[in-house]
Amino acid sequence: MDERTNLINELIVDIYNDIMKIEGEAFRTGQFKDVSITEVHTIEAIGMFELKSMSEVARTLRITVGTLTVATNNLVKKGYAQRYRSESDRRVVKLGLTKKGRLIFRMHSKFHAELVKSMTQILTDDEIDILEKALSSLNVFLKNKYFSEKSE
Amino acid sequence: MDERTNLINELIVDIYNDIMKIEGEAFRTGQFKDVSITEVHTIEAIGMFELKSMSEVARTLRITVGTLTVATNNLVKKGYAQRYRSESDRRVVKLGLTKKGRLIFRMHSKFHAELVKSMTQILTDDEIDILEKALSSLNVFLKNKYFSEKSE
DNA sequence: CTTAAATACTTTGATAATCAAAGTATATAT
DNA sequence: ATATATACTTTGATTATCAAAGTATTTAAG
Repeated sequence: MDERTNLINELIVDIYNDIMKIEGEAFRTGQFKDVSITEVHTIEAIGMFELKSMSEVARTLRITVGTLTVATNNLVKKGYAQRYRSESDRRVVKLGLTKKGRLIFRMHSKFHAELVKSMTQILTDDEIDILEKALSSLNVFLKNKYFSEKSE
Repeated sequence: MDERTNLINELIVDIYNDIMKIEGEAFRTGQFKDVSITEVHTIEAIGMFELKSMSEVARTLRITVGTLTVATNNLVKKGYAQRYRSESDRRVVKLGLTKKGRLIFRMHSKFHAELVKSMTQILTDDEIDILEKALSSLNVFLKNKYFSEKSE
């Protein structure tokens, strides 16, 4: 691994650790002390707009549906999310956010927007394209890795 | 949030989730079934070269020393790490990797090198500089955010 | 139509990672 | 010599996670 690769690698590791910690603390110390970072990510995966089924949300988060059931129980209890039965297929549970849940969603979006802005504000438009290209390429690489392992 | 910001944001979230899952499974399904991704990160933080104190490793990982004590107990039990007493200050515990621990370290480094390579191989040298600039800027932003919250 | 198989979710029991607070041993300062 | 600070460990509680078993509903097969 050459020096430059190494530097980029160290940046990624450091950024990864920092994001984990900052996200966790932002909520624990703020207005919404009762919501963990994992719960915020679940709220993010449920989304603001259409209702999503348990299976869909679990797939997005790459967790089992059983884990999501437990998480959903807590989110419902705390008043961030709601369960709905699908009319067309009564086995299916649809999830949606409450007003309080949508507030968390917006706060978290803002944090993410800040992250992106901190990177892009020092770059020109052309440079932003390059950043996007690099991230896309990483994403494709990871998807191949993930799905080839699971032979899907 | 404009469309471009949004796309970069979605890429980051998706990459983040994928890395978490892939890292976890790479070890769980491979040769070293008894080591979790958190343990791999601890091994990474201990490092290949000089010994590191408990406090140093905990600070790198942004976890409490108590949590690290528990983690270290397990790593020692499984034969990945070793505890040493500092001669100069007998309160201090130094951590180092065993042969088996260093093997994990190298495997994990390889995974990270692949990540970086997947991004950089489609970029020119100048473009890699831009990527590095963007990541550095994000890193600085996160550090400011982290340390200003803790008022250090 | 009835039954079997598949699907969508929930429940349960076990394990890992985490923190805060209390405890132990050693070092430093008064 | 004693008090305070530091470095670590232990303990008790909480959260996130999975696999496996269980429930309800739908789809397929006979």
